[in-house]
Amino acid sequence: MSENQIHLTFPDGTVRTYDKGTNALQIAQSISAGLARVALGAVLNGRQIELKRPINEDGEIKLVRWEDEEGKTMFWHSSAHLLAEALQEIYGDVKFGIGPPIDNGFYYDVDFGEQKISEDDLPMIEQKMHELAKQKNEFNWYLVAKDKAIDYFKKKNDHLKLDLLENLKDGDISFVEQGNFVDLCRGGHIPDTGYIKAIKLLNVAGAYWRGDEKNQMLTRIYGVSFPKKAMLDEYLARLEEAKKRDHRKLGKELGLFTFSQKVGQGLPLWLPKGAELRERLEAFMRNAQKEAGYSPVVTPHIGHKDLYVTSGHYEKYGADSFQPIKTPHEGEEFLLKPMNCPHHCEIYKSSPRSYRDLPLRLAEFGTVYRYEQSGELHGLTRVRGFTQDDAHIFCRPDQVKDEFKKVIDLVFKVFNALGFEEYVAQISLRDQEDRSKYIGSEANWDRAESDIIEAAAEKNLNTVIAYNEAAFYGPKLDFMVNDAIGRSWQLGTIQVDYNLPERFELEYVGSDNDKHRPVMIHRAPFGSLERFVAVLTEHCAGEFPLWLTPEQGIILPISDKFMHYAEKVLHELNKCDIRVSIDERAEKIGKKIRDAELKKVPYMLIIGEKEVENEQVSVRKHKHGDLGSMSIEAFKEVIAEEIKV
RNA sequence: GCCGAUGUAGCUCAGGGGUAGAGCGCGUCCUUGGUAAGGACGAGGUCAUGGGUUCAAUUCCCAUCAUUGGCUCCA
Repeated sequence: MSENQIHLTFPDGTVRTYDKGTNALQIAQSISAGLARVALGAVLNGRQIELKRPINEDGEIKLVRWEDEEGKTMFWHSSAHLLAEALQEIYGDVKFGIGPPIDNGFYYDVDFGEQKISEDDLPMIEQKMHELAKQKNEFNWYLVAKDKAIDYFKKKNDHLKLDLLENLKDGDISFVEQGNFVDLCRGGHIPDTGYIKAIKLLNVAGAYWRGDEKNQMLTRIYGVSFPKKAMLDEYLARLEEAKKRDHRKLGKELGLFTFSQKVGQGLPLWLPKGAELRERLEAFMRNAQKEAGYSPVVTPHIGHKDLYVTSGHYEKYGADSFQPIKTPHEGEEFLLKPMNCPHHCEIYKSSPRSYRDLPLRLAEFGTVYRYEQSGELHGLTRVRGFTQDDAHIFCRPDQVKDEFKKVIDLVFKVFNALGFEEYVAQISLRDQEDRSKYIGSEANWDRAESDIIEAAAEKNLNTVIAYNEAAFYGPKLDFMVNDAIGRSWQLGTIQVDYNLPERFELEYVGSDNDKHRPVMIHRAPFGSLERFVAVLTEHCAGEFPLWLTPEQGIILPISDKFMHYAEKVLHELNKCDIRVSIDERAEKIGKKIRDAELKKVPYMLIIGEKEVENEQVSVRKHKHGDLGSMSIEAFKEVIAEEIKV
């Protein structure tokens, strides 16, 4: 073994030996010309590097192409540099923050000083990027001493990069240069700008420097880029498709819900069809909860301020909430309830509890009101008044894990019934550095956190751990599901709480005849009905499962001569709880079918002379077409069969 | 809350300093039709609200409200 050689392990396990200073491009060429042609960069010991960066160490290496996750990352990261270069060319003296790749594209945070940027400016910037891309400028990575780097950005008067530099370790700093643009950058770039063939700048947004609202707000430009024009077209087409699934659009089209400026922002109004659907979801959950040993309770929409002082919510959220309402004479203060748990604690306290009573599971579809920031409101997914399928489980400490697992089962029951296959189970734990922001003892937190982790592991959940995401009173397990345009929303949630029982001084008498403190588990499998319906709508693109959908079928008489029989069919089906209506309009059958298809009605029952004669209905299924004629009884069975699943 | 955009008929949107238009929907009539759009006629708008500029504002400017893309937040 020579000191001038390096040993590199490839993903398939083979080890190859090269001279020190060999670069990834040469390595790719040594494997195949094809690989060298498509390689965008390499990953060496977990670090992304350029093809031409000399390699001087042993380790694991992977050559990456566009098809690889890292390939896209490097491509988009490089595109961000290109964006910055274009901005510098156009606007001159602007300061650059950070420009990372994201899931679908990249952004750059920029301080434009006095200049204002709006979406109208994007095409011009895109144009400039294309120009610069055509120059095929190489991305050159090189090292600079830290003090030299500081000098460089001082000269440019770039406070953002200086701020970044301050937080970097001493020693050499890496720079990347392409064309006339030099940036502070760790690296991982594609060979040159010429690879970037298709660019679309998507939007302009404000973003706080370093994500802290105390800092200056920078202008963030989002974009996406591709090595081929066709890929961009495909991506944009997918975005258009996704927009069609947007629950705000579908909710309007299907008559599920609406908002009124007069009622107030973030306060949804459920229309008859939406309300019906929601009631069916509630019934589903009531049933499941009954089976799982929950007891229903009902509590009012407001509660005395003292209740929330006791719970700690007032201290934590009081100033940023809807303000208390006062009784006219006594001046007593009440809050719109932001949570159901304090009320449930009082129900727990309404009677002495024995260890034999535990676990006590109190369930309520509780409507709560929270003052969400106006900029955060979004359709039904983020609102100011919403109903949780809430329940609180009061149990002994040794029952926590078991109860937790039962709730996980309940969540899966929901997800299975509604076809949510893709979710992320996020375990939210404390901030590892700052523990001052949490209520409750260290020992309780430790125990709660380990209970969750163990329960999740025993249920084989695919989990991610998120530090600093816990509620202020306890750790939690959230089930996150994506919406149509890829945003992640929390649906089901399970939270351990060792804190409220203490604040409310909840007790039970143990088998030892001593008093003990119960543990609380907050849980909501749907989360909020509003958000759940929103995400469900997007998930199934408005084509709800038959058991849930407001309109299961529509009867389409070919002419009004058959209206009498249509009504007979209607009554026959309604009698069996099959939700159908009649399209009584004087339209041709093709028109009625088209409209029913557009309304996504699952079954169309066409009735004409033949059907009347044979006492049948001609069945047409949404998106499938004609299923042929059958008796009313047979159709009922079709429905029954589909609902069973 | 902060940065950007938007607000015209029930819906989707066009227009533009001289008080408005399309398609769909809706209503009436004709048509009574067989698996994704039959025809005619008609009703519908203080152009989000409040100020300002102007002889004149729906159009330009400012503010407010709402919606929207992000950021921050999210019991």
